[in-house]
Amino acid sequence: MSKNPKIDALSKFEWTIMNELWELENASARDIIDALPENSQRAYTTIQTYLERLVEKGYLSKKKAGNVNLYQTVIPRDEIVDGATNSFIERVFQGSGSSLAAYLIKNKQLRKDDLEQIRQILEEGDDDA
Amino acid sequence: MSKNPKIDALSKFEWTIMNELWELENASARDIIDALPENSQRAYTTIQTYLERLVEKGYLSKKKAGNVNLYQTVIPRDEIVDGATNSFIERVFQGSGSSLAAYLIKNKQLRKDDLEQIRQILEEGDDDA
DNA sequence: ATTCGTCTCCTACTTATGTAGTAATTTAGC
DNA sequence: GCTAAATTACTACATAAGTAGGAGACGAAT
Repeated sequence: MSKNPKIDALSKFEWTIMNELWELENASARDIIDALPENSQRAYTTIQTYLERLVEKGYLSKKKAGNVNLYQTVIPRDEIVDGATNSFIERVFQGSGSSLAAYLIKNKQLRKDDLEQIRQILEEGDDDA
Repeated sequence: MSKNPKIDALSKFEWTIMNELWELENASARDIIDALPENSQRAYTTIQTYLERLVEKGYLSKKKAGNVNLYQTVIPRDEIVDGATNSFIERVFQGSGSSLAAYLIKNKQLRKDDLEQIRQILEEGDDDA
């Protein structure tokens, strides 16, 4: 049932944690810490707090394995990415996805090789989409 | 000098306000309220609070015109959009702009005609980028 | 001049986010 | 069996974000 969390509601550092969880699947606080890059390190208990809060919010499930708590994502990453992206587009590009795309292409985000990559996706997806 | 605000730090409703300001240029609290859509209405003083906080943060300047405060954006929208987009890509698409682009293309955001539009941009920008 | 509406300024309260300490518990070594 | 390291559970505190009320000033209408 997982109290239907408001999609998009992840904060910056929550994203950091969640990204690890989606990667690791079923990890302990220690696992998370070990996986986090230097600049994302926090006190052990800080990580625990995030984990617990994410459980409360319905993003993670928790189960005990011996004495250790293991956490696991409840919602597929795609779904969260989708919500976050929609919300972002809404705010920043007044709801226009193509506007974002145009921005990406025109501004420094995409380089020559990226364009090539995207063109390839276009080539493939275009005919049967 | 405007105390160099952390780019990207705008919250959801701050975006709503700022979007109006970029549109209106130099507006009063009343102007903002009148411009906001139904579902973004708040108490008059709530809007005022947002405006004042945005001034503190260095996003807006304020000047009195008679008895009324007029607010004006300090930073061009493009710049803020840029910071927000970078930060978003960092979090959600692990820093890969092309990954976002691919997502946009593959998932519901872009339809056939959008693709055409983007392809045109690609055609043009490709050779001299 | 008194009143009404509007606006500013200041204050306040709630929930969320960021961050972490402490006490108690567990377990792995000696 | 006792100690050290790791972990959990609980508590705490600061700042940000969200939302708004009240007091007082000011200008317009009467």
